[in-house]
Amino acid sequence: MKPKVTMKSIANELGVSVSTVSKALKDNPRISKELRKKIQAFSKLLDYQPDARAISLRKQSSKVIGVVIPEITNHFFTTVIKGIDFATKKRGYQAIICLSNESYNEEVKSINLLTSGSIDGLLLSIASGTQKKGIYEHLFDIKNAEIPLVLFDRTEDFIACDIVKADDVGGAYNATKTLIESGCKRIALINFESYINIGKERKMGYGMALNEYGIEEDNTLIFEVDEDKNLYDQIEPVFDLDPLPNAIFAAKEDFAAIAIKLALKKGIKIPDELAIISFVNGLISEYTSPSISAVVQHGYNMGKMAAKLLIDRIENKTPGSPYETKVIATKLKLRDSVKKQNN
Amino acid sequence: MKPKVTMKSIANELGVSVSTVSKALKDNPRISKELRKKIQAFSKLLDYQPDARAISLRKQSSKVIGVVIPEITNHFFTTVIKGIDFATKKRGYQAIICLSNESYNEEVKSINLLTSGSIDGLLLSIASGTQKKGIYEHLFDIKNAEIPLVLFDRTEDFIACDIVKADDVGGAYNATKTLIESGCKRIALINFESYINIGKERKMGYGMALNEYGIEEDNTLIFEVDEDKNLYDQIEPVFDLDPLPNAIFAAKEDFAAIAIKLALKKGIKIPDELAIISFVNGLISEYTSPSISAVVQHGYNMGKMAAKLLIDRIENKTPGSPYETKVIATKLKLRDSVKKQNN
DNA sequence: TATCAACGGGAAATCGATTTCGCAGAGGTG
DNA sequence: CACCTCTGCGAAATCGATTTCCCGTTGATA
Repeated sequence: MKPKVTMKSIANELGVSVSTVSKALKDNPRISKELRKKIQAFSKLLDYQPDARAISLRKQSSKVIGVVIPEITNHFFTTVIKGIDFATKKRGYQAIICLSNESYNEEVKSINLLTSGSIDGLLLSIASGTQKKGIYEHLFDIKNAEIPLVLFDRTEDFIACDIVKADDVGGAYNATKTLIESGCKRIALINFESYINIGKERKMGYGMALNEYGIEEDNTLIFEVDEDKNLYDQIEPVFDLDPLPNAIFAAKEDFAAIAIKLALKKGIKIPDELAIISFVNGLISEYTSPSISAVVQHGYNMGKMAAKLLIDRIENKTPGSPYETKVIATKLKLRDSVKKQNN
Repeated sequence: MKPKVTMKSIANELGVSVSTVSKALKDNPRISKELRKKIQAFSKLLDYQPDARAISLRKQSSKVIGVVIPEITNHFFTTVIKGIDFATKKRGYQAIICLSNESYNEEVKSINLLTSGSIDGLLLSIASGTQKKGIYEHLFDIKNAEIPLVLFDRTEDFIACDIVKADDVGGAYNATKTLIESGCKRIALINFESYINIGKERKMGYGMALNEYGIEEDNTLIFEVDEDKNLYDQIEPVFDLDPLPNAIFAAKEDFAAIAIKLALKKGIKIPDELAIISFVNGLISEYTSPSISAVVQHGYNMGKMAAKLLIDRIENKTPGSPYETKVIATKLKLRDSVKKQNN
């Protein structure tokens, strides 16, 4: 083990005190110019790197924010991370990411790791396991510890903090409306399980559009799939409906891509016999044949916004200001899986 | 600001010393059973959370490993992360992830953040910006600081550390061989730019297979694309070749998917007129039409292996053992973009 | 009764920085 | 000459834990 370069070792070798080294490295004018230069040069020579733990311990601030993500292989979340990373660095902070893997236990562990000293604030998207359990004590604990917290995408309104979410209701509403206006009335919904907040909201938007056009909601057209089980098996029943739906609104890209594969196999023509619009979280929709019309979520913007809100809180720009809920607009990207509107 | 619960505050309220609290919380028998119970109960009541910085500072160990990833929106890397996360937690460690965004500067910053005290070891995949610059001082510095380091996927052999990589040469060799044996002789290669190590190796495997079958390498068939520029524009020229190639080997999934879109638009039949095999990093290949035959890389296994090697080093299982290079096997997943072999 | 071990707990050093305060000596002023 | 003010640096407390060493009791033993 090589001896570490610390202020102490520098001080000893130069025959000065630690406090002098500290001040010199910060260019404090209370140290004479020559000594400052000398200490700085010597430190550079030894490639001195200050110990972040010590500084953070002393200053009670680390300029690091923690991010907890439910599922890292989900492309949407990775775009959010990039947005967070960008906004964070712009403000002179660094982001470190931990996973919850959709598990309540891992979420708790990741939060504990991060909040036990190393971060100034926390960005969190709630694991499905947590939403299923409905236990949120660990989040209230964060608030109790007075660590700034911002929730994004997978959020719960009753937690007192800033929130950033996609316009799930609006996106679903637009998608469904577009399907209706392209001439489809019998629209199947392939959705997440009902305990997931974004599933609830997308279903709500779907219902709103149906309502507006006087179409009755039909529960036999609504399919909730468990992502831990085989998706093909769970989506196949859509095609057993009689009569077949003439459109599908999918809450997630994979659901739509699988529906397309199944439809193609059955010789169903898309979009003529079956139109499809999906909420999109990945890169698939562009490359399927036909390509999938999709509700785009702007994860990057969501990440930027979440980081901005968090850092504002950390730096307490507006002390005591009420918590905000920001809604990131979605955009409907029309591709080949929907008939061109007849107007 | 609420006063923090620390050992000191607990000690004060209970009228004992800090060292007693510390020992009691670790169930040290030098403290009487009753007092231990009392202190433990009181600490639980106050929801005492030890400060990780202080512990890490004192013990010079944090049970945390750092991971630096070049591009978080790349699905392959996210599967590696999941493998790392899994193996790490199994051994009682936690992983924190930072991004380099393919940039040399950000790579340096992320490494500095992580190595300035908070981690016991580092897992790194080199940013393309770094490979382009060819500067590796910051990696040698890690070795100098005696922080265990393991490189994965984007690696450089001359850095003295354990290395985990995919069998890029073998995967490319197999893919090319498969194309040849399905009857294709004129095989285009759509590759990364040449300074990226995985690009070099995939090209090498491609060349080996051609060689073995006595096919001469033809540089007009080799296309290197810059991922920062428009991919469609750079891949389009493949179809200007005269005569057209009868197969494409793509080093990355997106390249293949775009080639398919272009081919379909030009009315080229896949796989009969043009066969395609791709190295795969995402979920696209399964959902295109036709689906893409692909070299699967097992990122999850790569992550598990990298984490294992790193933690072995940290815990110094085999002191002074020579550095290893582990190669993770690839698998060729045949789908519809290649003709069934005629045997 | 003197000695000693075991027991139970505390004081203090330590990890690596920051920051406040204090102090010695130089120089200026009346 | 007495007093004051800078200037330039160091001592020490602090952040929150861990860990070594030390000390006062108690009860057992010779």
